[in-house]
Amino acid sequence: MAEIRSPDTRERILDTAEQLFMNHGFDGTSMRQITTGAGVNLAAVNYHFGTKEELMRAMFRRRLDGLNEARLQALDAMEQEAGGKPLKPSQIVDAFFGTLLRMGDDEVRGGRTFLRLLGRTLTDPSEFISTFLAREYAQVVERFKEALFKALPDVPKAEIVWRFHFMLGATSYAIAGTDALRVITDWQIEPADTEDRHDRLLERLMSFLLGGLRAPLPQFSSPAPDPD
Amino acid sequence: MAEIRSPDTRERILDTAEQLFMNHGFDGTSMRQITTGAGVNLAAVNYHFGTKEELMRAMFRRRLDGLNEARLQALDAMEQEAGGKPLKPSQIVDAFFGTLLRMGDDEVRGGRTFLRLLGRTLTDPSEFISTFLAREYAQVVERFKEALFKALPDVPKAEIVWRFHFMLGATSYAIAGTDALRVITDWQIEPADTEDRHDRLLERLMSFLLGGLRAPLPQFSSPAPDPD
DNA sequence: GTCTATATCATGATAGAC
DNA sequence: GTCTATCATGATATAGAC
Repeated sequence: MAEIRSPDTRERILDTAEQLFMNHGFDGTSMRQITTGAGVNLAAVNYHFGTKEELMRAMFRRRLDGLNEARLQALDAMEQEAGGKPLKPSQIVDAFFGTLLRMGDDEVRGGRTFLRLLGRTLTDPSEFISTFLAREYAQVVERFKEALFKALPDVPKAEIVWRFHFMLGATSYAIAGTDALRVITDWQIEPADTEDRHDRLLERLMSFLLGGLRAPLPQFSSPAPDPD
Repeated sequence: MAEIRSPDTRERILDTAEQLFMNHGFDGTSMRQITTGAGVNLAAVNYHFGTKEELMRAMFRRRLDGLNEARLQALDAMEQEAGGKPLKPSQIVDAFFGTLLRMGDDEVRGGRTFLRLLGRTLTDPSEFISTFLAREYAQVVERFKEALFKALPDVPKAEIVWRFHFMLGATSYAIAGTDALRVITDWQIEPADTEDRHDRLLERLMSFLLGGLRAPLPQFSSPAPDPD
């Protein structure tokens, strides 16, 4: 109660770390950058989190917990309403990827910064990062895979898993990139207002993902034991 | 001629760097790891390449030059054969992404290692890396964008650029991941022989990409009647 | 609870003998 | 071309004063 709360130095550290990790990656960011950026003492990170890796985990959990909960709630609500009948693929994709992208508009839950950070982190080489993310995501992904299996009974499960994988890639890239990776862009695109660009990303990405998810099955050239 | 060629210590360095950068990223790899891994002296990197960044650029150029040349040749050949008529989207996608994936089978040109490295590097946060890649890719991407514009005259150019972006993301992720990111996978997938898995990736990814590329255009603002 | 000060070590790079 | 030796810097982490 009468506990003397630090003037949220903990929160300030998390915010600054989020920014810096997004811009320079985990290995490319030093604790000195973080602490001076946050205006706190160098020792503060170790005091509050123990280690740099722990800081990183805490930073992700702060955002991911809410996100994944929201995803599951969206899925639950839809399944309840459908009452046993399989959902439409578009519903499932929206519950997973749409919920993520809409989080980019919610500044208080991380906004664009966290979106881009997440996109980049998903291909981060560090061992502990991929293990961490795999753990955090495990149950959620399992639920969504099952929903897709039901929604697309004619598509082999292996194919669905692959396509989930592809969807995740397209999405990570879309949210990570924009200005950082201008490989593609010299925007042949109308000089639209910047806010608008993000708005429309959701719809553009969704139609792409759904097109890919429901594409005709690949024809394997050699021995193709096609089930069903 | 009678030049005393070093016993390809240069090449050994490049090979080892490729491996290490793939596994630990650029910032996560030290010159000491590289040189001891290659069995050469610590000073060798600076002697042959000047700096760590230059090493990285040389390493990428070694593979990317050939890849992009092969892509352009494939496109040229197709356009020549078509004689003015627009190509099929599947041809263009195959010339760009298929050529990349098939490079994974060619051990002498980098094989899987380089594929995974490239996939990961495309989302690398370092400033100099993204600028470098953007430069390397500029002309190639321009050519392929133009080809797609011609092949899909009914699709707005902005949409095509976005979808190219999405395709690149799905591909990067597909080639980067596999064992590193096991977020999705607990392979619900048949315990297929590992070689086979890679073979089929090409066809699976292609059908996904084409499905996305040719998906119905997104409906903005209106409550979109979605096709089942 | 927070900060100063420091311990300990790894980093990228270079100079100069061979 | 290759080596040894070394530099200056910056890294994470901790001990102990306030």
